[in-house]
Amino acid sequence: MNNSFKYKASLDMEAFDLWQILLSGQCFRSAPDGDYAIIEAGSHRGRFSQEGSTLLCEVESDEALHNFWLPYFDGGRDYKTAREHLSKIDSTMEAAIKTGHGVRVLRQPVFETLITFIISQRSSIPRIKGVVKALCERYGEDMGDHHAFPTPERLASLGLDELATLKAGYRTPYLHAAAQFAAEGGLDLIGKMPYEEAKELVMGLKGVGIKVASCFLLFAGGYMEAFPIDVWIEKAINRFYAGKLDHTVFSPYAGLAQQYMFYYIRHIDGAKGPEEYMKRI
DNA sequence: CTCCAGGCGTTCC
DNA sequence: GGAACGCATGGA
Repeated sequence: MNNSFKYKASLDMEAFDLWQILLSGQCFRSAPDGDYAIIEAGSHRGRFSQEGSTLLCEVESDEALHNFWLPYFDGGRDYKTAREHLSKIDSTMEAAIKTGHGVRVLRQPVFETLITFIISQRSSIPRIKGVVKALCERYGEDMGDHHAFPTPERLASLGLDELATLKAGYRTPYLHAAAQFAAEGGLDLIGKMPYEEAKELVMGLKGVGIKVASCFLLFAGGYMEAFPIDVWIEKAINRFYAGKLDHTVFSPYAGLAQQYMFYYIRHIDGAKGPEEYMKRI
């Protein structure tokens, strides 16, 4: 029955901190499990921990590790070069990188990222996780020891009254509309079309504003290099940078710069590690 | 009781 | 084009 952790591997990851990644607010399908974290994405499930720079992986297969999880953790990107570029900008960015040196920009499944960030608006992380979990358990395919994220077709087939039982509140019709859009192939070109085009496309959906669109395009669309400055909407980031910098200096790592800053403003009062993640849920 | 949580759509000027 | 305002829900 429980076969999703049958394959174990240790990987040496440069500038990689599992706990910082999970605390950086990018994904809503993870939970602590002892010294490990169980992460779900798409139909996959993995159990991960870290000792020094070694990432301990327990996943369903070697194929899943290399074809799904490594891309998920943005394994192909040169973070060393990115950090060197961003560190030169100013002392604030340098401090942010020092604090959140192991943060990565995840590359999550497209449909699930759109749906979870629509749910996230004006809510809290524990509550978001609760709604997403219920969504998977009710409507996602039974994988034996967990449930996959529901398909667009499945969600699109649900009535508004049924969806409303998830207690997502006023976001319920937004979820329905996004699922229908995805089921009709509306998201098929995300990651392939230019950033501005993708942004316009997704912001045409009800309940998708600049914030949800930005998170979606960055965490699922693979638009890190093209990430423009209009997404520096986080108030605390603007506290540091609004109107004070030529934003082109962040290019081509603006998306990563935002995540460093996002982590920094949440941990500026003290370094956090696995303990903080464990006590979150 | 009020206030807030990784916002957004609508309305009004 | 920008500034108020309401909004479902649940926890502090």
